[in-house]
Amino acid sequence: MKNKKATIHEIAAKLNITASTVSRALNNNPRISEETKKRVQKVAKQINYQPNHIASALRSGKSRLIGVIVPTANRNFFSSVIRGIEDLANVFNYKIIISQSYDEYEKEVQNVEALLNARVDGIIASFGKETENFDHFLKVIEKGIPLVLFDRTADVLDVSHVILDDYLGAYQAVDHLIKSGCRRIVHFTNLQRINIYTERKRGYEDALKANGLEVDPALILYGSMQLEDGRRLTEEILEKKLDFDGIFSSADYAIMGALQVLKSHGIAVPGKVKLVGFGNEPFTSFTDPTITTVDQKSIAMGKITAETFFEILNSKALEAVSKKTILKPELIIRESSK
Amino acid sequence: MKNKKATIHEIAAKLNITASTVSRALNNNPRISEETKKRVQKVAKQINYQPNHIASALRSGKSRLIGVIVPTANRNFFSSVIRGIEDLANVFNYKIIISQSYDEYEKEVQNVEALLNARVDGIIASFGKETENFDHFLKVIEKGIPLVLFDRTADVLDVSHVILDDYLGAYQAVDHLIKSGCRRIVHFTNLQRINIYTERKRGYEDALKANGLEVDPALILYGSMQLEDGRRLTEEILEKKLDFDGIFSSADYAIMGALQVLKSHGIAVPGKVKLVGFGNEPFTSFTDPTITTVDQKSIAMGKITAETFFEILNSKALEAVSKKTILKPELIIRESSK
DNA sequence: TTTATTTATACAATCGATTGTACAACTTGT
DNA sequence: ACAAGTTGTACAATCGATTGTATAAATAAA
Repeated sequence: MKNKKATIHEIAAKLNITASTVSRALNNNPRISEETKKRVQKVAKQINYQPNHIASALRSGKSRLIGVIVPTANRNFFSSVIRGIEDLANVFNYKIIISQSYDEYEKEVQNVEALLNARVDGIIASFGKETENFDHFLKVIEKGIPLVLFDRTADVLDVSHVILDDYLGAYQAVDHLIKSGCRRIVHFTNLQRINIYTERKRGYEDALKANGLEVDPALILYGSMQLEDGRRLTEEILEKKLDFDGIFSSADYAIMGALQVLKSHGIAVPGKVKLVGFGNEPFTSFTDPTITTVDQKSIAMGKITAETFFEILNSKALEAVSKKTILKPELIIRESSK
Repeated sequence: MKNKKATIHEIAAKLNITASTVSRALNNNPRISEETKKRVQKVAKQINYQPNHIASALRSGKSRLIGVIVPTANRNFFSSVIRGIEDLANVFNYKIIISQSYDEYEKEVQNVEALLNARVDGIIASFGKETENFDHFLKVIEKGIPLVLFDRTADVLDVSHVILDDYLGAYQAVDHLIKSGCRRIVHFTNLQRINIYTERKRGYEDALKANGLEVDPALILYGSMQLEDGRRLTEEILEKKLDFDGIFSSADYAIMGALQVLKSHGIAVPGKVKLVGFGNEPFTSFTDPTITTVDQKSIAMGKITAETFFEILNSKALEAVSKKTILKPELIIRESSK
């Protein structure tokens, strides 16, 4: 196994030139003659030379690694965004390191730390639900390391980000319900005050007002937006005999819970109650009835997030130009609101 | 910004000792006195020292990075496995680099190459659908880099792997259908001959035989197992007026397509036709009727894959001990087969 | 022909941590 | 009190590539 090595010194030795020349030849530096470049490349192939990224990273200070922090990788939305990021990273010859925060603040802080230690060239992140203090990200910014946030962000941080127009998505959803005949629309929203949920709530309220309907606090219910929460909240309003003819939920899982409970109580959907969710989870088109929902453009979000990231990375000159992109959501109308 | 530095030399200078002593102190080397260790740690904290993993990786040859190759990150099964891997990697202070092959052979080869260049300490992978040549992985093995495969593997490669007992899963599924009264069971399987699908087909056939039923080739249909394939195949058998009372599909998406078509034709499920899928995709519990399916133990698979990986990593002594784990699937019985 | 100028390559330091070996200062045994 | 053994640090090479500067050779300008 003499192929243990294969460094630029190997190549240099074989050609009786120096390692620096080899390095420049491989990097297509104009200071090296075409002939030498060709000879170097030939030998490189011959001995199956593979550049050592670690050595390169140490000297050049560029690791060609992007750290990506998400609450969890096994949720459709996040894994789709990751896919979008990886797609573009690929093009630029970058690799992505995934870390999950599990929505825990401590983990998120540790992840940032770890990624910084790994000397990533930049970080792309979406906050966990507990995150209300942003010192760990401020540290990233202070170090001059490119940072781009997506979906779950904070206004107090002046950082480039890509988010969905949650307000608009909710507005359209509720407007659609009203146009379909609903007058008393229940809203499921998150307990924790995260930007995306407060925006959706605002969209809900404004759509009501714009249509001359009043906002009844009794119709706004809080939970953590899982399937179980949807079930529980729905059972609650049925027990209370609350008068309602539509539900707009901030999350698809919760609306699914509502659908299950309504069906089990023999309440017709969309006959008696119309439903709209948020997220366009894959299952929403498989239920009976299929569920109207708001698409979050996850792949596009990943793509644009990565684009924004590389723009920053490639323009250290005009630094600190934070670019905010707001994506238009798309209302996917299905049976549950017909 | 004098905090630009913060290296072991910084610490060494402040304490009037050498960098090597600092390095050993930080690594808790017994050659260093407790007192010195304490002083070093104190200064380290003071100047906010963060070890440079790159430098460490270059010198020690360990990058503390694991390369993970999956066909696509945004499929529930794979993202769950990734989550399982990340969970354990975290414990061992390792980071994972994700690469997607998009089921393309060329991409997969490139990904292996890129991960090797990034000097990962090992690779965890699941083949793409096109992969029939394994030279790229043989190269990994030859280099002595730990490799663990999961789910989609190849028998010809003598490598550690973690797979599901697809045969058993299929057998149980079909046996369950028969016990529920089915006599003519259609089987949807994949066009390409990938280990997991051929195993499932074998399980289907054996379950029929074991129950004294014959295997009718006319009942075995091929497609690429997407929703559309399920719809198409179901339309086909209905048109042919094929006599059948059950369908066992190698993938949940295809069985979902079947359910849609059957419902639209007014054929009662499970009354007239009983269905069983494979994969336990999240949506299978949300459909009407809910779908009986085989759970693939994705999180466990990720966890065990990572465990196997670290076992190999930490035992270079007794190298080349390939460990094969076969997980027992779990039949999740729901309404579609009652 | 001689002095500039360009071209191609060599030299050597460097990135930051790790690690084998050397060595000084103490301890211990006899 | 002296050889032998411990203990705690220092020294210096190293991992493999990058990069600023120096230098030799070749070409152009004077």
